[in-house]
Amino acid sequence: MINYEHISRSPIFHGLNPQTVEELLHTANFQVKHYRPKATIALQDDSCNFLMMVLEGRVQAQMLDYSGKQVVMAEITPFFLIAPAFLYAGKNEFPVNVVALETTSVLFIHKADFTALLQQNTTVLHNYLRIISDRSKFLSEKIMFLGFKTIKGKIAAFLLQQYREQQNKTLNINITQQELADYLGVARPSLARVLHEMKEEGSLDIRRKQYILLNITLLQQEAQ
Amino acid sequence: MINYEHISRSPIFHGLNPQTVEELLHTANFQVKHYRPKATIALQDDSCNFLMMVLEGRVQAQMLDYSGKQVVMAEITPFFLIAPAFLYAGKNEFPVNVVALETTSVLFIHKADFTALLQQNTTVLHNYLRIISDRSKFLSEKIMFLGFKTIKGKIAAFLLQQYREQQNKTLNINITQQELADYLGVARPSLARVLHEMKEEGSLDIRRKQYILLNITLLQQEAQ
DNA sequence: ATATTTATGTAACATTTGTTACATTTGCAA
DNA sequence: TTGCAAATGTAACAAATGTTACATAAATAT
Repeated sequence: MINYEHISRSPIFHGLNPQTVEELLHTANFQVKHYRPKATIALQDDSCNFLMMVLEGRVQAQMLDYSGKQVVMAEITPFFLIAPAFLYAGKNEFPVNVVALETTSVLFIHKADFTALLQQNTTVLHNYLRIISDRSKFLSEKIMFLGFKTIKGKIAAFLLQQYREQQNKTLNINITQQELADYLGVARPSLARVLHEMKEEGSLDIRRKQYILLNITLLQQEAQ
Repeated sequence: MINYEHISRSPIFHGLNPQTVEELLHTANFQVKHYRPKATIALQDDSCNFLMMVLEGRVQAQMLDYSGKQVVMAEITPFFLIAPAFLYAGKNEFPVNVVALETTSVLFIHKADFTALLQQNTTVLHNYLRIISDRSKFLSEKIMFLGFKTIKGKIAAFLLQQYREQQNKTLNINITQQELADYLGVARPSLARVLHEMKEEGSLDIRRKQYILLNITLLQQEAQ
């Protein structure tokens, strides 16, 4: 049984009440399938013809990279879409495999039905466009960080972005150093070393997961 | 005067004949503006409320990065869209400035009108979704390359991607070493050095802009 | 054909970063 | 509290890359 209260909190249905979501889904002709842990949900081309939303459990979108290695693209939790930007991409050369990590249920809407839904409901259209546009923006930003030659530059750019968003010189960064190192594409001890250097030069102070920006001008020079 | 023959060759109108494009544009309530070289076409928030297509000339989309520096995001030539993924992004914190490089004319469609157009015409909807989805895919791939720790890994991954696309062990890469170095985020002499190493180890041969893959298995090992 | 610019090859050296290893601290659960 | 696991700090060393500089080759213009 589908709980439309819950589904209506999905980003794709943001701004719609549960009844509307129920109506929309029924005209769109959806399916719900259930999977055991480790089961394959979609293999290669299937995945590109359906909009898929996780309803329960947790799934991984995996991709074969150029060397033939499986890499995890994303882990998706309930009410988020699985690889939304793949649905309408021109060439789907990448085999995207989707597997369940836990006992999972997934909502499927066929591409043609979903297209009709987008044309029928402006809110869903806006939501979907926002989701894939934001993803694009996120990727662009990540490329900016990775583009910096030095670790110090990456850190400075990252902190200045957070500063811009949080509007506060005391930043709460709720990720571990390891995760930050992975995001910036560097080794964890290297990150720690550079953070220490930046403390010494007085551009910032760190207390646990709080990063306190002490010299914005200096950070801006370093993020070049 | 607008040449609908030309406009209909734009990716956003792919698959439509010139008459249909003319009709669609007129119901969508567009504007065309003309600019001299170096003129500002859109500043900050303006740019996020209009779909913009270059009709003549050449424009640059510039962005203020976190350190306050102007960076060129893209150069757009006739019939391509300007920053299409910004139109529907959730937060437009980035000030995107658009400037004319030459004598330029630009087509503007207001966001609300364009949304209506998307709902009215399935082809345009598919085209627009494909454009921003492909961009997402391009960015994801770039992040894969940047994610490799070593230059050799980046080169191997890049060449294997080209191999996958061209289906031929003799690849024609029509960019200079400098451009490839920039794309992979490394210094040009470093790239040349590693290319030389890869020639020596026998994984590839290079004649001008032709890259001949000699040992795919070895390349796949290196792209890990 | 010659000159001029652009692209590429290559070397020496400095710098940065990764690797490995271990100590220390913190958070959390028994 | 105590103990354990996770996160963080730190050091020595190796490896990779960037920087600078210049030589050579190719492409292009005159």
